[in-house]
Amino acid sequence: MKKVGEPAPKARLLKAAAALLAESNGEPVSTRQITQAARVTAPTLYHHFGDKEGLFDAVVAEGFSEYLDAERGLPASGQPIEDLRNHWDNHVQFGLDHPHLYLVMFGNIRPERRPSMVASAEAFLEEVLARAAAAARLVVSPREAARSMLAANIGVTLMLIAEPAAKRNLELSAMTREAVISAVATDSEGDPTTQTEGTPSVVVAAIALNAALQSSHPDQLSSSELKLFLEWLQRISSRSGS
Amino acid sequence: MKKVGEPAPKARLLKAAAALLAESNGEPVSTRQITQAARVTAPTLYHHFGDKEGLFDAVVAEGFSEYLDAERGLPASGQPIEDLRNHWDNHVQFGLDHPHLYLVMFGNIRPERRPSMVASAEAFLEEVLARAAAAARLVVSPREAARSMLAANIGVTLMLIAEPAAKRNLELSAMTREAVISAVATDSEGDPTTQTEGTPSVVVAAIALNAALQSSHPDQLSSSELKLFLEWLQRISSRSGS
DNA sequence: GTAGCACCTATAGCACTGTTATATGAACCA
DNA sequence: TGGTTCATATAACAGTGCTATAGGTGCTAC
Repeated sequence: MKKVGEPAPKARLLKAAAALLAESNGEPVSTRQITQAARVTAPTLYHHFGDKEGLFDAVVAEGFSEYLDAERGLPASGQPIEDLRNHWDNHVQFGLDHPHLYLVMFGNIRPERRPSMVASAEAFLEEVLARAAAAARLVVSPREAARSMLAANIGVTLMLIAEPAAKRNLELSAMTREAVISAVATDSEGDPTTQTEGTPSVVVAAIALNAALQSSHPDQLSSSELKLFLEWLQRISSRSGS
Repeated sequence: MKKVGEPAPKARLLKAAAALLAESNGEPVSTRQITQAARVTAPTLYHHFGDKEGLFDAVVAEGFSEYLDAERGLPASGQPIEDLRNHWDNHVQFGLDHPHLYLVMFGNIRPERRPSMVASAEAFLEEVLARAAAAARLVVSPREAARSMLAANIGVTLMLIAEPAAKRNLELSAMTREAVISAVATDSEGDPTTQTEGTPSVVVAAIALNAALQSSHPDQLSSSELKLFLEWLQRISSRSGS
């Protein structure tokens, strides 16, 4: 058996590579840095992983199984649509938690490296969608739905990763999520909003808004503000300018 | 002046780099390959571009302006929603035409390298969406709509690039496109498009009015009144719930 | 002219990268 | 004991991005 007090060189290499890859902000990490951090010399790296890329693939595979475990860990709530939301959010969260890993997994697409990774994410999402289909909630095939959802999910996550953490607006995620889900599945409640024939004129828009405000008062304005607002709206609506 | 029979070394470097980058399937391209192909020695590369990355940035910038030119070249049909479809498709097509360039432009995100690129694509899309808003077709602000659309557009394009050209299913693009568009805009052709979570048409009308007011300022309100009015309008336009 | 001056390019080399041929040590089985 | 196999180390290779230095080139000023 091996010593238990210290992990084997192979594990140390994996750990060191993952750590350096996560710290070093996207810039390349050299094999020498890795082997040095793992207190190992070059040949052991090539003995175990064959290649620098082999080592990195192993790191990615590890992170990916972590991702899949997290996905599988999400409980099936019995409400398929709600499950879809959870999986979407979990995907985004994983990307934000491991940005560099995520970029390699989903952003750095070399056409032949990808399948084993993304394909299985796609397959898993397809399972979830199959349950939705079984509940008669899907309007397209689970396969198509999975591809579309995953594509949008990746796009959103990449965009969120790219912008500074402080300025991140998760509303983008929620909004796009609902967009894709509602196109792929039927939500129980339909809301047909009849909209007046859209014309670009200020007056028409003002009239439409005025009419809309009669039935539903927004809570973003206080009552006194709303009163003045409506008065101005009335004035704008009164005469044609544009 | 310079000889006209042959392009200057700087141009030759750009061309050689672009060509090699496009051929060599995503694998790294060395400066020596580039300088040799351009029949130039190393220092001229560093004189003109300072850096290998500087050269690659120049290549990307060139491709990017080509992309933006193509986007700008699309005519405004007068039907804003149809324009959105065209821009989406044009984006995807550009990605499929220049896959390696596209991966660098939108996939290979180094948080600080990105803004100048994606941000301007986002800004342009926002312009198009502003026109849709002016036609009272948007249910969210042009900015939010642009981000969501672009994110989904990128995700779809990356996914299409990643899979073998033969098996590419463009239905994925069309499907996701319609999903995002229908979540962001209302189709006026009497289509019972369901909006998410019962967004009241107040928001639609407010956004439309806001957009209309950008181009024509009514004389019924004083400038100070208008300022406050627009502020309130902005508040109404931003959705409250999730 | 020719001296000066920017600009552009080339020679030769550095430090570093990924990688490997070879050799050494350790563990197991005979 | 000796042999076989696995795991690690020494030392070096070719190739990489990059640059200190120097040599042209064309231009303007005198």
